[in-house]
This record gives sequence, structure tokens and C-alpha cells, in this order.
Amino acid sequence: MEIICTYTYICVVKLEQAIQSTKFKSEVQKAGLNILYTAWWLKTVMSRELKEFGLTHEQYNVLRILKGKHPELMCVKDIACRMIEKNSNVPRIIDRLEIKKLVKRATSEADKRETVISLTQSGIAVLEASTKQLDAAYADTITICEADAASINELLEKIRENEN
Amino acid sequence: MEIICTYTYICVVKLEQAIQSTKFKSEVQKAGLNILYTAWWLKTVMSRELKEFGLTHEQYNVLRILKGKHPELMCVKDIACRMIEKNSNVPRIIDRLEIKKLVKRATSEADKRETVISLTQSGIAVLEASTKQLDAAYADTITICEADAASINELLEKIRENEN
DNA sequence: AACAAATACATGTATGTACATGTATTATAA
DNA sequence: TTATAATACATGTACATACATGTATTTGTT
Repeated sequence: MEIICTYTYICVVKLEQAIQSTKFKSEVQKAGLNILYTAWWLKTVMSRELKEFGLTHEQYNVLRILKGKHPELMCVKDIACRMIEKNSNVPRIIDRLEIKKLVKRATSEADKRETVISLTQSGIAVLEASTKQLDAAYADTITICEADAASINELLEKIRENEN
Repeated sequence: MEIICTYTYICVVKLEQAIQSTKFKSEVQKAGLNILYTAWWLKTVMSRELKEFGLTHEQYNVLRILKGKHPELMCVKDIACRMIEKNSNVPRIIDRLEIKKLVKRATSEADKRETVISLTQSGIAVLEASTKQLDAAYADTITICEADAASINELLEKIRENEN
């Protein structure tokens, strides 16, 4: 078992500190906890930056997904399948964005079951301003190199190999 | 930039499939999304197994933390600082465990502000049964080797280097 | 064409997250 | 010693998650 790990000490100490635990059954078990903790940390960093724009983490994601197709309209299910957390209740998130007048709802002409969503000018402005600030915060906070990031991507796909 | 990645194709395709997106600004940005998605996936696997025991993800974590010190009692803040998601509302989670008679509350003699929590016999039994099933499900689902897991642990610590 | 099934979304409930505030107790300071 | 601050927890609110169910519309079958 050959592990190249120049940060062994920091590794162990940091997750241990975070969850006050030293007893891990294995590196695999520890990796699970580490992924959960890191995800929580990322969301916290994100939420902190979004707060001044009156956006939550999930509301921002919906705006970002809409921007990806803009000016094309998207229906609710197309937004839902792009969400990171697959059980997100997209209609309800859209409710809140609609109240803030960042998006508009309409019934699809082609299929009246579908609700199509569009970004308003205000929605675009808020998204751009918050994205700018978020990117800056991430750049300050996450300083790993592209190669390390690529390794993470490879290893996480490997973990989800038996996704079902 | 030297990246050893034997799974490049699978990598790219899988996160793309999951969130229906191909436009990542960088490997670092993709890694962020990958961590969030993998965490969601892990929680989903966990919740599915816990369902038959009537436990949620967070309720299970509280039981597990209590077990770590058992038969010693723990106060609410000591549980809270061991939670993975640091903003968990531990008193409310304990409310639900108490209703199911898996834990008991009492006021600390030493400091009457503190509520001390103890596992009931029933709580221990449920925890052991659910842990057994959870471990089996994880063993089936997560098949990476210890060395890869160790690499993940190293890289995630590196991501959180500027934790604040 | 008429009925059954599937689809798209809205909505309801229990639980959890994130954060603010209230209350009792303990620690600190004037 | 009394007032003030800090601590520990409970509780309230808005939003999100997880899942079930309801309603309108479309599709598929006979």
C-alpha cells in the first residue's frame, strides 16, 4: 500500500478537530465523514457570501441553472434534474424567487402541464453580482491547484462507481 | 501539470450526467460541485438504510456520538461540537429521539444549565442494529481501496487549508 | 372516441438547517 | 454583594429536504 501523503499530520488533526473524533474504523470511513464535512463547509462559505444578496444556496443554484439556458425558458423538471441535491423541491424554491421578482412563471403553450420559468432583468443583475462575489470568495478560500482538483474529481467518481 | 488519471472518461461523464452540465470553469470549480454531489449521494445511501429503523441521518449521528462516550453522559454542547453539520439544532434532534424513547434527558447536577443525555437500552439496541446494516450497505456500495481513501482525505484537508 | 396510465407540477407534513431570541444558571466585575 | 456578562439550552421563524398525495394535462390503448 503506497500512499504519497505529505500532509499526514495536518490531515488527521483537522478532521479530528472538526468532529472531535479520533476513532475511524478505516480510511474509507474517514473519507465518508471528510466528504460530508467538506460539503458542509463549502455550503457555509457559499451561504455567507450570498446572504447580502438575500439568496440561499439553493435559490442561487436555480438562478445559475436558468442562466445556463438564458434567454431560452426552462421548465421545472429541467431545472430539477440539474440540481445537485436531487430531492430539492424546485417549485417551492421558485416560489421564493418569484416573490423577490427574480424569475417569472408562465404556463407552457406546447404542454400546459409544464410551467416555464424565465429570469427577470433583476434576476440577471442579482445573479451576476453574487457570482462575482462568490468567485472572489472561493478564489481566496480554496487554494488547491488544478492538478489536485483533478485528482479529487477522479477519486470521487471512483467512490460513486457503484452509484445506484 | 502531471495528472495520473486512469478514469478520465468516466469522471467527466458521471458528474456531467448527474447535474446535466458540461461547462465547468476549472477542475477546482468542478471539484466543489463533485464534493457537494457526492455528499448528497452518501446521505441518500445512508438515509435509505436508516429508514426501516425510523431514524434520520442526523438522529443516527447523535446516537453514534452518545455511544462513543457511553455509559458516560454527554451534555448538548458536547454533542453539538461533534456533529458534522455544525449548525445542527441538537436540542430538537434530541426531542425526537426522546419521543421514541431512545435517549433520556436530565438536568446536570454540577451545572444546572446543562442538560445531560443518556442512551436507553432501546437506543443502544437500535443503534447497533442500524450500524450493522449501514456498514454492510457501505461495504457493498463504496468499493475504493484504503490507499485511494487516504488520498481523498489528504486532498480534502488541502482544500480546507484556509478554513475560517 | 373513451378510458387508463403517465407526466408535470403544486401542495401537505415531518424533519432538519440557519439564525435570532428568550430564559435560567453560572461566572465575573465593580 | 449586587449588577453585568457569559453560558447552556429551549424555542421561534424562514427556508430546505424527503417523501407522499392531489390535480390538470397529455399520451397510449382498446
